[in-house]
Amino acid sequence: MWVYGHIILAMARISKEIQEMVRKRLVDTAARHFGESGLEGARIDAISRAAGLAKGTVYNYFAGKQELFGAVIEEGARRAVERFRDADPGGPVRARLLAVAEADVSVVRDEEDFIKVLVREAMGFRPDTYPIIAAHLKPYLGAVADILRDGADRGSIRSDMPPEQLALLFVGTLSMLYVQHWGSNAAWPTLEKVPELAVTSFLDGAGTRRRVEKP
Amino acid sequence: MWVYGHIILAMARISKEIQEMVRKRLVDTAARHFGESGLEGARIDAISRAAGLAKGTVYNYFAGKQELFGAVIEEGARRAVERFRDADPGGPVRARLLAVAEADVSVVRDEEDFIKVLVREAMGFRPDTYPIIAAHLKPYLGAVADILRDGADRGSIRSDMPPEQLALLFVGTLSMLYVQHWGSNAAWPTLEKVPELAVTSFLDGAGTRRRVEKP
Amino acid sequence: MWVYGHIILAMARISKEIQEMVRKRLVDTAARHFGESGLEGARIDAISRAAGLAKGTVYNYFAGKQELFGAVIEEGARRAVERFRDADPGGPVRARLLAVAEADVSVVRDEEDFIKVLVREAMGFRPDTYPIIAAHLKPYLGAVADILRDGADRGSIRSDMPPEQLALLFVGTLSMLYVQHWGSNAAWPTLEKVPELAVTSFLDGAGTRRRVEKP
Amino acid sequence: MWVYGHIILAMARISKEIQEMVRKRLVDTAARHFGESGLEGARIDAISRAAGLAKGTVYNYFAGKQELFGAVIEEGARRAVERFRDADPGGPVRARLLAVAEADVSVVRDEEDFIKVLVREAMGFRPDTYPIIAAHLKPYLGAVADILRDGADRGSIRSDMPPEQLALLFVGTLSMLYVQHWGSNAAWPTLEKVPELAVTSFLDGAGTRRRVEKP
DNA sequence: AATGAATGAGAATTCATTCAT
DNA sequence: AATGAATGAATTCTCATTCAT
Repeated sequence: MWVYGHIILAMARISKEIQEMVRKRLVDTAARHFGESGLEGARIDAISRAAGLAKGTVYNYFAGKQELFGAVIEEGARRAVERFRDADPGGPVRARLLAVAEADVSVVRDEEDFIKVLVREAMGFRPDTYPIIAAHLKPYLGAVADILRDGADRGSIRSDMPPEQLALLFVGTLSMLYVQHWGSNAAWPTLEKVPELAVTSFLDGAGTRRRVEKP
Repeated sequence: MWVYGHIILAMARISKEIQEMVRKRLVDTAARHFGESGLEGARIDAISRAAGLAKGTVYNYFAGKQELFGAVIEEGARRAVERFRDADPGGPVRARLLAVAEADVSVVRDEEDFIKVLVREAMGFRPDTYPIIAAHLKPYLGAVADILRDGADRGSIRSDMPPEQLALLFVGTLSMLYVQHWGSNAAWPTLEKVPELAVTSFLDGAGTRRRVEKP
Repeated sequence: MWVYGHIILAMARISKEIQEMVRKRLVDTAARHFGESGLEGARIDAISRAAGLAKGTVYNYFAGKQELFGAVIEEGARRAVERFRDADPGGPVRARLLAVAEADVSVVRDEEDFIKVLVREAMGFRPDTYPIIAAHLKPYLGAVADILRDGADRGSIRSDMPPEQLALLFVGTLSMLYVQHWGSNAAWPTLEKVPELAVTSFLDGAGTRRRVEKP
Repeated sequence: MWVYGHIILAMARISKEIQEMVRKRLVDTAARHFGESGLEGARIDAISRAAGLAKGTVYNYFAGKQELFGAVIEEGARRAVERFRDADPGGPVRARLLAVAEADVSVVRDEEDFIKVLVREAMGFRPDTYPIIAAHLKPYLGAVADILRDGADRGSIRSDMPPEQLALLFVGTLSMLYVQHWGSNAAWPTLEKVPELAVTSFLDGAGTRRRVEKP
């Protein structure tokens, strides 16, 4: 009886692991399809087949298309946040932002499908999905804001704007560069150049410091 | 015979004018619907009803949904480009960019639906629509690039990047701000602040010139 | 007053003539379209345009598509019957049938569109159109039956079948040959060969007279 | 594992059988509808309902209306050819043709819907469907031509025409009789009389052999 | 838990017909 | 009498979702 229970528990665990694997495979496959075709364009049937499953199986894991899409968003945000890396919490802001941008670009490289979905959805500002993304990216934005607040405290970042808004500008600049990368078929900017470009644009701007001379 | 021809001509002219009005009404209504729901989400039936017409009438003016959408893109780009205003071709770059941004924001105010469609589509980087938008915005980007080239020649704009790429950054910054405006339900940034914010971000960045001091 | 009435009468006559011309043009054009595309396939719009008229004008002449189609059937039957020619009412049946067949083929040559509509509709045995065609072809069939009755009386045509049924066989054979002509893209039989072929098949059959030898 | 595989295999086989049944039911129902209303007249919705299925199910079996129609044509030709029966390959041509005609009429009796579709389509000489039917009926025509060639060799069939063309005449005569049968609401000829009528008309013609006497 | 055939609401599109000008 | 824009019923086809096996 005791041993028997043991076996059942083990089976349950294995079963749970398999379930987790299947779920992951579904989310990964869905990310690829949503990334390429968008929410409406992607086909549940195509996703399930590509995941090596039958159509109906999707509905054993997700309540519907929307939920699967939501899972992709969530997973994408999780992976992006997970990779977030603040170089040297005590160091110069520029270096820390560069580390953040480089980590972010590395996510784009490894999980392009997920990030495409994320960016597209974020830039699509739909009343129903935008808040979801915003919620998931909140910790990410918060961490960037922390860096910028730190910089403002230390005088290297303009302090006439809340760090939260500056963080939105920085993340927005990154996203905008991804859009131009994908939209130009990787012609410009290349992913390689994105981190430097983002940080320079954000910190230095395109002007040549005349403004500083004035006061 | 002459009188008769006169009447016919008059009739034809009126008819053509009415036709043009109906077409305009359709495109305007479609812009609203596409702007709110996207290409797939919008319903031909809803658009036609909202325009006070029967479903079939849409097809007397456009070959299909795609064509109607294309007409909206085209019209949106036309209106945006039309309003483009370069303050003082000989003046400082900052003022000229501000004039451009203010004109652009005024378009967003008056033609929000159109610009929403434009920005959403541009930010959606679809292989089939992106080039269309890019084509329509080319003159716009070219004009901005001209301003920036001028600034680079006069030393107020960094010259280590082609003005075309800088123009992409400027227009991208503007778009990104619109996205955050719409996404936050106008919480931040407000449209009023967008021009100043765009120009400052683009020209000056968020850093405080330490970089300049160092070397 | 008297003169005035004269003019009005003349105008009315002219107007009626113009009307008749327009109607004829419509029926001719419709025949071409129905002959090529069938009843459902043909488009009122295409027909009206091809006739140099606006869509709505068709409805000033015919109550609808069906009626226009009916008019084509009627006109086709009229032209076919009109051309009917019985060579020599007193002569041999073979010659008379040949004359009928040659006249019929001449109609096919000159009015191919009409005859295509007629044959297609006749071979389509639709409960709603078949009787119409049958009614219109009745005089034609009657005339052929007369020839055959004559032949039966004179012993050159088998008399164990009513001449009306034999007439149906003859006309059916002709139609069948037209179908094979059109279906084979005029490969076989050519229109030139049809009359001889129809008469020979109908009168002599493909056998070699063994049957006659027996009794 | 073996037992498991067994179950799976059994399930698959049953599923395939059911699928085949459903497909057959669809094709049969479609034949009835196409036979009565033609390709354009028939409604996918009506067909699916009549087959006891939902609209969408049709599209799980056929890519569209055209394909369903094609399947009907194909199946009809298959059934007609399948029943083809050559009485006594060494016997008299008349008996052999009679056997062919009787077998053909038996198909019309049992599969009237299919044959109606086939005949209507064949007699409609549409550029797009005629070749398909011709292709499917080729073996049929070839077998008839063989009988006639044999007859020509043995002197009982006129040899001044290729047996292939004679076969077209024979099959055309049969079709023509079907058309008149259907067109007259079975008044004349009755199906019962068709075989004898077809063979007599084809072999002997309606004349009384005077022609033979002359020379 | 997996399957995939069946479902049917929903969407785009067509086109005969109407009718104000 | 001619016009052709407007109409909307009708039709095909799609695809997310269900559910019996």
